[in-house]
Amino acid sequence: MSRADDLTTTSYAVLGLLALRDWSTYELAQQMQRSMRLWWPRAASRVYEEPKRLVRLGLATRTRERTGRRPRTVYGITDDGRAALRAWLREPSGSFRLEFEGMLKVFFGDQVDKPSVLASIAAIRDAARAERDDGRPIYDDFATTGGPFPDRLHIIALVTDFYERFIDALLDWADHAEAEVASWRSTTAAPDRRAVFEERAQRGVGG
Amino acid sequence: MSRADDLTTTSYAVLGLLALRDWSTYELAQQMQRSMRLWWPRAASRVYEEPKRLVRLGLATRTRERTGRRPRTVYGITDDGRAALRAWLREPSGSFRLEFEGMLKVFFGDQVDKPSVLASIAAIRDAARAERDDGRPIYDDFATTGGPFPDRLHIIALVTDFYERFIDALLDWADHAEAEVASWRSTTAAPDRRAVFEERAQRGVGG
DNA sequence: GACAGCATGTAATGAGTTACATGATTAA
DNA sequence: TTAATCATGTAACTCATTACATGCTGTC
Repeated sequence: MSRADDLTTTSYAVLGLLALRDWSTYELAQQMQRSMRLWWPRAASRVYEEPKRLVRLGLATRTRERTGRRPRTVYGITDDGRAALRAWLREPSGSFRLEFEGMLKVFFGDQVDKPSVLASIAAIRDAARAERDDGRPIYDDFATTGGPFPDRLHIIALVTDFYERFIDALLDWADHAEAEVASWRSTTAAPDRRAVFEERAQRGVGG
Repeated sequence: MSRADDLTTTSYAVLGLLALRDWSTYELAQQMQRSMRLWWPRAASRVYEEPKRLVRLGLATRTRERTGRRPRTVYGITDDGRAALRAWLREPSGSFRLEFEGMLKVFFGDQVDKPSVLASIAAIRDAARAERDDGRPIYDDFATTGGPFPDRLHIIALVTDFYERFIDALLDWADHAEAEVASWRSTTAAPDRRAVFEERAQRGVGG
């Protein structure tokens, strides 16, 4: 059984959307962007490829239409597709992965001067704010029209609540970090911070 | 100029470590895991490849040694390498990217029953706790010995502070989400949550 | 009737992961 | 002396991104 027959998380993301309704590929790509960009970001071209595999495996159906001379493909889910999705959803997985270039630049901040580090922190704040602002029109849509899936608003509130906390954590951190770095004499000469880790080493015990 | 000559963020991550001291490839991979896994996770094999490119571009030096009959490669940084690193560090970038399979499962929670959603939330909490616990021995090392780079503790405190906030946000969210889902009659029949978005639509205005 | 933007895709290429292989070292 | 683990690396493969191509639609 070749690896190409396995489904990836992205496959399930697409399959999940298909469980809600039929979509053209373009719509799928748009909706992935709109609803999942925050915790499962994928380029549109990837979303164009994924349904082909689902069809090959009998998990999705494909309907070819045309707009004038242009082809257009609409996908739907099959019963097997629903079953596969449910099986996946029933296997809990909490795995997450953060890629944070901005933090990397802060991490190597002692290789460069204070203004540069402060600029990196400011860039992180800006990115967090931009992210939050991007969400506003969508929230507005939910609030006024209920959005495309009003029956799902309780779930959507749940996951966006996490993202709000994430953004808040970023913004709070940026404020704290800025004040901290501003107080340093230089990026290589700063107050001793060992005590911080003593405290954390205690707190870290799980249970 | 071919694309293969450009440096990726991972290249700079490795270059940043080389700025601190010389490392064998194995040590590099270990250290990437230890210090950057949280915000720039990369497989060891990738770390084995990256320095080759740096050497090709004159940013790193390579020393071949042997342990018995085994080859062993030690890398160091060049002046050009330091310059390239500094130039990169001076370009602020706040970009981040989260991949969160667990949240995806919550997002499609209405396709499955309550216990499954609660299990997904619990898995997220477990993952967050495990992450926090993994950090404890390292914090302990910082607190007692100062770690391998005691002069960098002020910076390390800064970036780990963010991660603490991130983990806390996850754990707080998990508590909230669990209570919320538990209160639902089912994953498809739940209280109206539109008011939540009205409030957020206001709050979201950046500035 | 030209231009901008929306809609629909493919191609080229690389970054990254998993799996594998095998030498050295240490503990039982 | 075997087994386990540490150390060092390569190969195969695919996920994913960027760049490109081109048709359709509305508007000025």
